[in-house]
Amino acid sequence: VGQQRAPGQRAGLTRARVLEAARELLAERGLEAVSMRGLAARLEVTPNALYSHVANKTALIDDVLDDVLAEVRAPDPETAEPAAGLHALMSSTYEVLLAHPDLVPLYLARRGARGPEAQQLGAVMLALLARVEITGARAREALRVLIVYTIGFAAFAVRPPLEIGPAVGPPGEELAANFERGLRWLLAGIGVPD
Amino acid sequence: VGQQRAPGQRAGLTRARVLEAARELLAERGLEAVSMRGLAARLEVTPNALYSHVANKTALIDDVLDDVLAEVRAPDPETAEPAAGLHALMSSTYEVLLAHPDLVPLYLARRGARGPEAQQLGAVMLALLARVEITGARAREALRVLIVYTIGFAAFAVRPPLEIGPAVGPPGEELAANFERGLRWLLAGIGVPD
DNA sequence: ACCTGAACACCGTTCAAGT
DNA sequence: ACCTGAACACCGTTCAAGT
Repeated sequence: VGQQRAPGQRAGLTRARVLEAARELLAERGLEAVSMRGLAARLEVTPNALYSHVANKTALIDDVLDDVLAEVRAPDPETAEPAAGLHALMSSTYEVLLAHPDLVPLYLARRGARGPEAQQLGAVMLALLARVEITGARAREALRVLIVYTIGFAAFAVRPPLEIGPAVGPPGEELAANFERGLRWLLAGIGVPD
Repeated sequence: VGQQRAPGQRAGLTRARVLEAARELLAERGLEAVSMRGLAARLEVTPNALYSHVANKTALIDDVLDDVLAEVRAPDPETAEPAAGLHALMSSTYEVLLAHPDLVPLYLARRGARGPEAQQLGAVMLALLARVEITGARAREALRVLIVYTIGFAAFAVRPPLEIGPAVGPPGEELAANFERGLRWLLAGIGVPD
């Protein structure tokens, strides 16, 4: 809306600026505001200008999802107690997801993220598991269970849950306690000694 | 496309026929084909005609999601062994979800279903838990953990998973085994004796 | 290389008719 | 009550320019 440039005039756009605007738009006006056209309006360019910096909307959202994971506090995989470290990492992930409720359905739909931040967290988890002799297929299984559980639970927490059967929506603290409890059961099952 | 009716002429539409067409469209051409306009085209009416039978697209999809749950084989809550019954119910749900891969992201985004079929399954789960003295808040917690876990795992299985860290996509059988294993851990943690 | 103009092929939904 | 016509306010994306 209101672009004052003639064709050929540069707007000073860059990939980083586009991603930054996407994060701001998300934080200020929610996921539905993050359209290519809405983003373009905020950057004061025409919608198609964005395609010089991102391949498409999917790629843009993928980058935003990975960026957010940088907020997760990962323990030092060399020194942390494995069970406590995994617990802390998943708890921090849970909190970060709750801080970005609009994104949770997207993490679900795409089953996580695939960028460098996600890779980094995965590496920390694998390193912690390796220190209690859990490697290979067994480690990948553990990763999968923990990630699915965490994202799934976050999805449950971000809004009034479905409540199959008769029930009232539990408060956030109760859900957080639920999350911690189930997480301990899973870690015990996986075989990480407490 | 090609409606041959003058205003006032009826098309013989009914809510049930609209839902049926939505299910067919989903099965034949996938989720993205299930738009109000695409649905109208298949029923040979104009898009707005649908609004005489469903409130909006969200309500329509909600009904489709609940309908699918009718395929889940629920055990008899009076006679089934509680742990085995819960295990069987969740496994059947997992299979039904895998049979409708396009819907899984929607179950995730809406955190389940809320219709009569979902209510029915929830009632069976609560009855099984009650038989091992798990009731009230503790039962709701168990329900939540089991449902989140099952939908989350199904989401993971429906497509090449994200694979945080270095890994190859596991085959369906391996994932199914993963699902069963994690489910047993959760049931043990919930306190349902095996 | 980076942007605009214009267009294509879609969406969900609403409002005012007609019978 | 159930449908059409027409429109509103959007989408993501592509193609052909301009500098």
